[in-house]
Amino acid sequence: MTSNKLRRQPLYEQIKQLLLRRIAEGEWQEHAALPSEWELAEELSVSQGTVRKALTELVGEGVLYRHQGRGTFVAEAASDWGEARLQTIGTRAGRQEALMQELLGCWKANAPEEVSELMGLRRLVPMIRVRQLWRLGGQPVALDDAYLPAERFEGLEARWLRQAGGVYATLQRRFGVRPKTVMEQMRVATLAREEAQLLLVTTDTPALAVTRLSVSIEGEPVEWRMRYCLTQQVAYTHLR
Amino acid sequence: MTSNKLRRQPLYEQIKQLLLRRIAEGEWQEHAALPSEWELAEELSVSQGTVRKALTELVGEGVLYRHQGRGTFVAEAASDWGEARLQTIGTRAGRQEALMQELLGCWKANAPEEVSELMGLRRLVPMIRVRQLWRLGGQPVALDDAYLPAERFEGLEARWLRQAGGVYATLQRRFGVRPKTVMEQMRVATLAREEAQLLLVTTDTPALAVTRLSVSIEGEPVEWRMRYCLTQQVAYTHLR
DNA sequence: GAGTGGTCTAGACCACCAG
DNA sequence: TGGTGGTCTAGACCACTCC
Repeated sequence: MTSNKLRRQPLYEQIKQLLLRRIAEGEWQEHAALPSEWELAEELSVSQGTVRKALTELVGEGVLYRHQGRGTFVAEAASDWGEARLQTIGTRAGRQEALMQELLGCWKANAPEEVSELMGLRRLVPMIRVRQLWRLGGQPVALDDAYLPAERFEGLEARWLRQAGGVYATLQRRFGVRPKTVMEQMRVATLAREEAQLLLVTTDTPALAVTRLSVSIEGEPVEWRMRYCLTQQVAYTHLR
Repeated sequence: MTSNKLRRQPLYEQIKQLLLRRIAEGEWQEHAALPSEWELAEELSVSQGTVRKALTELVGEGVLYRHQGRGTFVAEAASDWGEARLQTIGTRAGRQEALMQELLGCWKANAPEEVSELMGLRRLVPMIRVRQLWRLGGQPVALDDAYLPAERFEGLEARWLRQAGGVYATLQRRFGVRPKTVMEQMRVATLAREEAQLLLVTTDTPALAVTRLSVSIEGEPVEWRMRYCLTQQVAYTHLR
């Protein structure tokens, strides 16, 4: 693991990248155990402490998890809700009723200018647009509209999204990318006619509009998403 | 720093607690430099690596910050907005217009039952209630209603809040407590007459209701807060 | 050049888990 | 009992900052 003499990145950073690549290539499935710290250290010709630092950071980023005495394991792919939940108002650990996902469509599109700009991409760059509807107990509660750079995620299609069960799971399993939210904006919004129809409410029903910008661990823009939530029965909840 | 033989906590954890205590007691002011890692190690009779681990965690918790080649410094007290901002919609790093703070009141009160329960306190435990109004360019944009356990924060009064410029800054400077948000719920709400009057809007104006539960680094309940935001011009923004 | 944090190594021992 | 992660040490060298 001595790599090039002119290395700019620390060793543990190179190890992180290497492990991310090998996970993305399917070398270890979700919940599979990685080799022990000592085995990895020997394989990569670095000290156990350096492997440890790399693993610790990947645990912090949600890619791995550890159990003392058992080993280090690959974490599940993130859901499209990340650390957020839809939870009954006023409860802290309230059980999550089953949130059903319905893929409305996935097609090539141009993103609105302000979206490209926010993602640091040039104007009119080709994008993939994904729309999803979320139901709680049969009733629509949320509507998603996501844009992803088409060149970076070439081949992404509806079938993959359905198989993996969401955008983030697809990005992780097919492209080895684990999205990290860097900005989330919340405001009250009124719905356009189309959105209102999909959510089965009238256009004068105020909704919670969540705008989210996500990047990869390496920092490249991954997704911009607009989500409308109906919060009469549930609240958009962040847990940490 | 050998401490008791029957130690349950790792050394670096004890060092964290010790440093937190000394910061709370005012040994180092905000932006003041701590002794170097080696000096601390010698003073506490531990290795530099152990001090380093403690410092690294405190940096991660926002208590300290480091500059390579310069030193380790005490971070500023958190604002009542934590990692949140009120920002123009659609901007990522948009400059923050001056948000003016107005303390409406600070008095002893009983918290609603569900608040005590959520904080893990017994019913009807005495609390301190703090109300604040936030203005942007003179216009009211947010209204806060916070509850804190009175026994834990005895002596907290309006004068302190005004001096420190907020609840969180007061907790840190007077009590050495740095609140950490563990739950945040967002929903659309209608305002009661009193809230609407304070925010200078009619009761049929939908507002963004943010409910936040905060604990100390040690995990004790610190604050429950309800915040109403008017999001016509700005969005409630999280940056990470 | 002196002092700081940042990286990396090698080795020791402990706490926890599984067979 | 053997293997895993968790803690702690001691020492080396590098990168950055300031004088």
